[in-house]
Amino acid sequence: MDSTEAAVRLLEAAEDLFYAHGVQAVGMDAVRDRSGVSLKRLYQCFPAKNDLVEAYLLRRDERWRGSLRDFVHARGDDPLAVFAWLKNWFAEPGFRGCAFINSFGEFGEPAPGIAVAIRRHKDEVRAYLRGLVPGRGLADQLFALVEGATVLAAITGDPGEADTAREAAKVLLAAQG
Amino acid sequence: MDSTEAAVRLLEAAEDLFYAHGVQAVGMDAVRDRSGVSLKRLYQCFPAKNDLVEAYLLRRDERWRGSLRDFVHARGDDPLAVFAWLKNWFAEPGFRGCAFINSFGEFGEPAPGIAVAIRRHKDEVRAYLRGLVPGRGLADQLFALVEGATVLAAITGDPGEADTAREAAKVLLAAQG
DNA sequence: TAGAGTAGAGAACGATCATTCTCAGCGCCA
DNA sequence: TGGCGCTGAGAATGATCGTTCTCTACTCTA
Repeated sequence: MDSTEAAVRLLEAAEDLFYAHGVQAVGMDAVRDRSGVSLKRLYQCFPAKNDLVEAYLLRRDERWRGSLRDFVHARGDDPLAVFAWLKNWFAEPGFRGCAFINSFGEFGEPAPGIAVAIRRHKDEVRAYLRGLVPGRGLADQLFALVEGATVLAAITGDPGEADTAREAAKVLLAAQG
Repeated sequence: MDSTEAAVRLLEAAEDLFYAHGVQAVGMDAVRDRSGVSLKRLYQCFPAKNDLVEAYLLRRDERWRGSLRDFVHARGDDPLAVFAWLKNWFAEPGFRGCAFINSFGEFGEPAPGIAVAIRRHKDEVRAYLRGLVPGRGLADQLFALVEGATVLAAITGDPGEADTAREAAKVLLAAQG
């Protein structure tokens, strides 16, 4: 197993564990056990846990936005498709809210790299929505609905929060359109 | 100092510290130092840290909802006043988002009492909004906006997220009214 | 005033965990 | 073949922290 494959395995294990249990609740030993990569090599790839956390967030950001983008694009870039995608996500087994919001809650004073990763993710999602609808104001309103639905779905466990947000989005789009 | 006063001091210290730094980042020693209550008495009042966390959340829930309710009530129970209150909150020094959302992110598998406190807070806020506007659907839509604005204001540090949500709420209210 | 009970200060204990170290094995090149 | 360097396994280290324990001082009561 070369260093590249080790890094991939580590990131996959880290994403599974960190997302499911929270970053602080997962020890490096657990990452080693799940990935099958020795501690020594783990620390060669990621000199400290924070580096692994940062890489986990960056990777998740790309996968998450990529999945949303592809889904919505396949539906003609209809803004309402965003909420259909959300509902699918909320209904996935193991759904536990937004990894970035959760990490924000977890770290009162996050390491600089982690704080940047969190903010950047939100900035990129906002930018994506701004490209999807005319008007910054409208995009920002939809963004608030997306974030609110995600938080509520995580806490209540009800994927139907996506439908509520979708109805609101429909009204906002009609008013603006 | 009797036991009642000790409990109050402990709860005040716990709220300051837990909200500012996160629950896990704050040790019992820090609570003792800030409250001036000895460890022995701390453990008499709250047999375990989880009990203190639970009490902190319950207390914060009541204060938070009380403050919102009073503010909105003083403005004729205008639903839009909710967003004015939010903006004030977001602009407070030390604002760091919703304590319940943060706690949810912090604990992958929260102790039962803590999970209940988080869910109950959201249920009560939802019920409050349902009393403020006609139609469950509309109230739930506003709720999503409230939560989304709170999360985004915390991460971006921009109290203006409240204005964005307010504009959306205005459109939704007009459409329904 | 003697003694019982309680309080506070802070040390001690035990667990967890990030990080580093040890050691035995194995490939690789002279 | 022989030693050099790298590897994985897992023990060791050092720090943090929830919780409990010790000890001394003080406050009541008889």
